[in-house]
Amino acid sequence: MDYRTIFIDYLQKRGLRLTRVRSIILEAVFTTHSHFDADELYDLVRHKDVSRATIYRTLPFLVDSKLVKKSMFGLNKEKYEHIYGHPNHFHIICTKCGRVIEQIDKGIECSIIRLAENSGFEYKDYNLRISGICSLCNNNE
Amino acid sequence: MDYRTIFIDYLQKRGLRLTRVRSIILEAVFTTHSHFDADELYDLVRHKDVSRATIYRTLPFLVDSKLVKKSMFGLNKEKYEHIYGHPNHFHIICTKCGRVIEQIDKGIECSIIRLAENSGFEYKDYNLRISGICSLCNNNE
DNA sequence: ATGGTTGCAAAGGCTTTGCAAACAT
DNA sequence: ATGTTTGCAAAGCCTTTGCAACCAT
Repeated sequence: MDYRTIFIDYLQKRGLRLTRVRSIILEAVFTTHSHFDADELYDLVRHKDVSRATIYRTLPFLVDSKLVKKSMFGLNKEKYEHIYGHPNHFHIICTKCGRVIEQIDKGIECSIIRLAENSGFEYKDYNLRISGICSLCNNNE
Repeated sequence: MDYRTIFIDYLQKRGLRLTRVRSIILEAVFTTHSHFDADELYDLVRHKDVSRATIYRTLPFLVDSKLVKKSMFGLNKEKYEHIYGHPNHFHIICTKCGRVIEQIDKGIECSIIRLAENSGFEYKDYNLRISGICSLCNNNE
């Protein structure tokens, strides 16, 4: 299923509308291949007369519809990434240069889910961030 | 080794001083058993004439000296916890009631470290947050 | 016509910072 | 005496919100 369909469904179920502006934001989010914050997203669409306020008002809908996820690198600003069509993954971040790489590991993922359930939780999601120093930075010493 | 010693060493190496106010903050941090944000820490020490500004100025030293860690629940404010003397652990958070439980799993931890190294990173730290619904919330439906 | 949506500018919340007084060595 | 530290208030940054105009159905 297409991300547009999902978003329209999401909106309609709540009596909300797919407007020109929301479409622009949606497309921008799925065009970007990297992580972004509200301001970076704004930069992508400001030339189409989209305001910052609407960015901030739209982002929660995208998150709520599970198309986008808050990707907590928790440094300062909120960071987002589109996740629809992408398997759950985690981030390894270089604390020197800030480079972020993504990784998938089903083994770790299974352990995480099992552990949540053993702790009496109904598993929903996980966020894993690993910090380290990347090979480039380590060689440039 | 005592956390006070560590902090004093940290400060001295940088030409900084252990003042009355910094002591108060340090003790408050290690008296609290839960996670806290800057404002909650301020509430613990404000009656001893410690200002918010100094809280914000001291927290980075505590983090830098590895006594305290930013514990990204990344909801809005920065959250901290003292980690000296505690093994690395992760958090399972109930998305309904906000309850946070801590867990340790050496198996997952080893996998994480191995994975970072296989990706060419010198491993430093990890942050794992699992979201779910706790048994209490699931039974109250 | 009705009710959702938008941009703007103002307000809000958390954090940082300039400054002069106070402090530690 | 010297350089660090503090509280205060102001400023800063990111995000949210009230409002009147606008748009979709």
